[in-house]
Amino acid sequence: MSSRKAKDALFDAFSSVAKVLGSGRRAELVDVLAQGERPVDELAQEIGQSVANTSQHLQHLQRSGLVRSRRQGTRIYYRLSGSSVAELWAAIRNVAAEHVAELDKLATAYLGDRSALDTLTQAELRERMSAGDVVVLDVRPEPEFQSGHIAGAVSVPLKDLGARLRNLPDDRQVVAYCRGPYCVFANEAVQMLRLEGIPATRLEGGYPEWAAAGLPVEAAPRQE
Amino acid sequence: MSSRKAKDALFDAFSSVAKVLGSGRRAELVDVLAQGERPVDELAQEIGQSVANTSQHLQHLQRSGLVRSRRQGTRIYYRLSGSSVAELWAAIRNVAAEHVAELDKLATAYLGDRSALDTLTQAELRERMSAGDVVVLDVRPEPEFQSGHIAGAVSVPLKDLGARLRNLPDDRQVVAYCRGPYCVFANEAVQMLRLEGIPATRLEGGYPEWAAAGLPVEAAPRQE
DNA sequence: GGTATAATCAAGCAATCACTTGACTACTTG
DNA sequence: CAAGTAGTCAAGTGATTGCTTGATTATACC
Repeated sequence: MSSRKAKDALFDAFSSVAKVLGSGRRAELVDVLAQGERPVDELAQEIGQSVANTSQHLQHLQRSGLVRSRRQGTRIYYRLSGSSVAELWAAIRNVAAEHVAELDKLATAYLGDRSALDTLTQAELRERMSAGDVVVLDVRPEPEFQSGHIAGAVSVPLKDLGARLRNLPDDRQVVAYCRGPYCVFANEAVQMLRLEGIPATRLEGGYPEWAAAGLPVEAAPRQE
Repeated sequence: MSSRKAKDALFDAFSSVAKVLGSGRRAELVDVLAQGERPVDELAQEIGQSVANTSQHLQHLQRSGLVRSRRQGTRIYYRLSGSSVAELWAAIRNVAAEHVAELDKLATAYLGDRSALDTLTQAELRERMSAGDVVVLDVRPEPEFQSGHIAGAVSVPLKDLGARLRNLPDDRQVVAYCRGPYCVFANEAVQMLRLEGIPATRLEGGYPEWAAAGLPVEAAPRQE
């Protein structure tokens, strides 16, 4: 009665979900896919891996149920299968931030010294936006902006920021945001802006956190 | 600037948290530890593994930051390092329930047909308890009851239930609970009680979910 | 129909993992 | 200090994993 075999099989099924996120590259994929759906070759470039390897990782994620795909012409677009996946990814980062010893060091090595960079909370940003005295920059790659962004934000991918510095309004403070708490783009944008003498801060968290909180978002209509 | 190496290292650190839960046996350990701290030999028995293997799994969990240990005499007690770990475990079960194809089949194979078994929500149980017309049975192993249980519940480990059937009050309905939504104990208890003609149901979820919701709990004082 | 592009598949290699067995260490009790 | 109990350590084995390379499939465009 209530065999150990059935119990083991059930818990193996649970752990298969964890196992698939037990690869840094697949975790990066989930982090990018939390911004919206993307085709394989773009995902490969984002995570700096070969297309073949990225494809296999994506199929692994799909077999485990975390992502789904759809074909459009020659491209295959992958997306997270639901919001619970993004919540799981957040729970993982949360545990790591609290209990993984060297995480702070690694985050600083990648993101720079975050204690020097003051951030705006979601509530603070909403207030400033309705007061109309900030300009909000979405510094993620453009496809991510297309599939969803903070309502009222302007798309200035980090790569283009240098070229577009002159066009920024200089009467309002700049707030940059990107993929989430461990995304570099916003940090580098703020640093670049400040070097130019433009007052800038970053939003705490990123687009997925904003959307999950039910705050106003908008998206370009998806072309079918 | 913003090297791929540093990024990979950061995401590898995140995925190390997921990786450690990517073993069914470690997942079982976390599920048991969510009930409270336990010594190694008891944990080994709960998950049906050798002490040596269990010890290695626990150390793996500890190196990854998910659990901590303390020595008391000859025994070493392990516990979860914080509530975020229990939340992560819940997030994993959540994703699996929503997106893993064969999960329902596996859960039914282990737990029995859950559609036949109506459950009480936390709110319903609270109401019934304050009305005083239910008796609440904690059917987990006794050490788990000791380290924390629903306020007002009675400890009747599943193993002892058969012997203690006669002593149950027959004027009130019985509600059983155990470790969580995928724990068999409560289901088997309900089944056994009904065969004896005693009206019984199980609580939706288990002790950790009750405690996480901030509902009233009590515990035997821990002997140091 | 032929060519180009996007993605998958298949084979292979080094590295890691889960579990076993048997020896060893740490603490308690007599 | 000897004996007993709880837990860890170390070595070994078969299985799985992450990534590479080169070939193959599916769709779009000329």
